[in-house]
Order: sequence, then structure tokens, then C-alpha cells
Amino acid sequence: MTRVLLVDDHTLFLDGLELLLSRFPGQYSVVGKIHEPLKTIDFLEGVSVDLVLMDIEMPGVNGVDLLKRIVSRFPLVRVAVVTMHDEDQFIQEVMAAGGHGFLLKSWDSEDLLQKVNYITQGIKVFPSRPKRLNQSEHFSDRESEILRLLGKGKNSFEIAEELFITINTVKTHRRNMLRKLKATNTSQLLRFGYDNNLI
Amino acid sequence: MTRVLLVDDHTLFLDGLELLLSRFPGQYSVVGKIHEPLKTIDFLEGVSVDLVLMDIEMPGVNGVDLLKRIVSRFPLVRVAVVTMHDEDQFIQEVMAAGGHGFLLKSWDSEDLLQKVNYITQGIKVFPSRPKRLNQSEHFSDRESEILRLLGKGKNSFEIAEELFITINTVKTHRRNMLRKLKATNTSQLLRFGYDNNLI
DNA sequence: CATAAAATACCACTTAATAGGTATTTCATA
DNA sequence: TATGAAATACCTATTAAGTGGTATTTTATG
Repeated sequence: MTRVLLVDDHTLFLDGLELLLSRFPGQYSVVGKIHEPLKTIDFLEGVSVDLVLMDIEMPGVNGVDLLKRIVSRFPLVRVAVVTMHDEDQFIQEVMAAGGHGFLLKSWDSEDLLQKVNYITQGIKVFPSRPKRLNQSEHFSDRESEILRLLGKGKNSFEIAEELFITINTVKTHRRNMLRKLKATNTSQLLRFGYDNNLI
Repeated sequence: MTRVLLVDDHTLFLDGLELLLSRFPGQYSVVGKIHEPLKTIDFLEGVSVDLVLMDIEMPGVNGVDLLKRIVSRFPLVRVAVVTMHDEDQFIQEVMAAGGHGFLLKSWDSEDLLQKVNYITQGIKVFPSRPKRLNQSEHFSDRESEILRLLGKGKNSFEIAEELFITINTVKTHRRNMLRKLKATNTSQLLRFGYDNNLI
């Protein structure tokens, strides 16, 4: 039985998430719903909690700071952020602050519940960021051409043959594209390509 | 200088391709345009030709058979098929018959010319078939789930963690999907996934 | 219940991809 | 003409993917 504390200034969210978790009465028990964030620490002093699900954008309080305080004072409590906006910066901050997850309110309930289950089991859940180029970098003509051929399912050797260059060069171009996207494999590169109509 | 013979029952095609090749007068020379396929062999007996571009769907003659006869009688002549329909079966037959390429009339002239250049240089050109499942096979729920996670850029190890199964199982599912699609890499699998809204 | 499909899992091996490095040539342009 | 970006190329590693095989358990269904 996981005892859950919900923290958000929006009552709607508190009720919605409670309803979601109540679908599994043997598994989750909502032991508190707080809409004044500053009362969170006080609450935790008095009530045993396994999991805190909190918004990070609340008026009058720095969500990341609150998260840090919870994590340092109650190291056994898992703390996940549930928020509206998936800003890259926030995700990094929550990870650095020792948070256990970064969930989005826009997810459907099935997905949300699955992620909460993961966190309950000790697995950290952070969204795999959609890849994008920063403004100062872009794909060169040659890189775009190679991306297009990758999209057709060709491997480095086949691309090298088609473009009359060596496989070394193809691998260099592929590596440079991955670096620009901070990607670690071709699947991520292809997703970027499909999302941006480069393929 | 590549001497080209064009064979098609459609005059439009003969003229169109001649016009395309005439844009490179120093490189290509159309030495014949035949719209009665059965006269092809006779023509080749009398005129030196480097490259034959022929339709494969012509009335009163089996295109693949004609191609076989050309290839066996004139082994130094490159023979490529230019056709309207990219049926899987035809492509296989042309490859098996010793053809040097399989081009589609639907391609734009730039692409078409590039492929003809390849064939001229001795590179065989066959379309990388769009992958599809045959009727008796489809992706199971688990396979679809793994495809979705691949689309998010995850590797086998990460997928295994997320689904609470071993990496062996993930690799088996991936292998089965590739087999069902007759694909050889994940890029091809992802293209199928994107094309069919599975990702 | 018998059967087939699906999901799970492991082994061994080969090939391709990824990651780090460095270096040269070409080309546009400030 | 000096500079930087782009394209080319090679080296050595390590990791992941792909290919072949087999085998067990679970689940759905006639």
C-alpha cells in the first residue's frame, strides 16, 4: 500500500489524481491533499508518506526548492513532479534536485498511472526529451542528404556507395548529426527527421 | 559516350526519355527507339548498344523473357527496366533474370537520370521496397509496444527495463518484427511504423 | 483438452553502430 | 587573403544490433 500526498494549488488536479489512484484501492491511498505548498513540510512531519506528487509551477513558492527540502528532510519519500509544461530546464533541475520523476498533466490517465507505478517501484521517470537543434547549429546539405537515405532504410555502406564517398565519411556525418541533436542512436535521429519533415 | 536503346510501346515514353538524355549530349546518345518489342533482338544484332532501357509491361510480349534473351545474347549490354508499377514480384524476376536496374516512370527526371547514371557506371539499381506485412502476419500487442518504444528512441536495454522483461526477449521481438517485414535494420522498421501510424 | 499463437528466455556469433580522436581539402565570404 | 564551415578521410575502441539456433511458459480458442 503506497501512501500518497498530493500538492498543487489547483483543486481540480488534486481531485483528478485522487480519483485516478482510487481506482486501485488496495494499492494506493491518498493520505493528504495540499493546496498551500508551504504547508507540505509540516504535513510530512506528522504523517507517514511514501510518495509525493507535486506541481512545480505554483504561485508564491519555488517548486524546485520545495522539492529539494522534501528530499533532504525525508530521504525515504519519493517525490515526483506533475506539471503542465515540459521545459528542458525544469527537467534538468528536478533531476539535479533528486526528484524521482517528471510527469506531465497532459498525459492520459493510463500513461500517468503507469509512470506512477514505476516511481513507486523505485524507477525514476523522466521524459525522453524530443530532440531538437539549437539555433546556432543546423544540418548541412550533405547531412540532410544522408538523413534522407537513412530514412529509406539504407545503412552506412549503402549510403557511401550511393554518394561515391567512403564509409568513413558517412560515419562522420552521422556522428555529427547525433552530436548536434544530443542523440545516442539512429532511432532518435529518425524521429527528429520525421517530426521535421526531413524524411 | 553511352549508346542507348529505348524499348516501349508508348511513344510518349520513348520521346520523353530521349529528351531527358539529350540534355547530356556528350554523355548519352539514343541510337534507337523501338515500339515493337519483338524487333529488339534484331536491332541489337545490327547496332552496338551499351544500355537498353525497356518497359516490362507491353502487349503481346513477356517483358521478363525479352530481358532474359537480351542479357544472354548480349552479355555486355546493360539492361534496365523502366516501368509504371513497382510490383514486388516483377522486381524479383528482373533481378533473377540478370537485369541491371528497375526504374519507375513515376520518378522525377532528376532522380531518373541519377539512376541511369548509376547503371551506366555498372551499379545495379533496384528500388528498396517499401516494407509491408503480408496478410497472414501482423505485429502482436507486445511487438507493437516495443515498436512504439523504439520510436521514442529507446534501445533494447531501456525497453527491457521499462517492460520488466529481459533484453533477450526484447531482441527476440525485434528480430521477429524485422523478419515479418523482411527488413534488415531498425531504420526500415521505423519507416514502416511511421508510415502506418504505429509510432 | 488439444492446439496454436504469443511471450518469454538463453546461447553463440557476426556485423553495424557509436564514440573518441585527428587531419586534409574545398569553398564561400568577410 | 585570412578565416571558418563543410566535406572528406582514417585510426582505434567499445557497445549495440542483427542473425542463427533452441526451448519453455502463458494465453486464447476451437
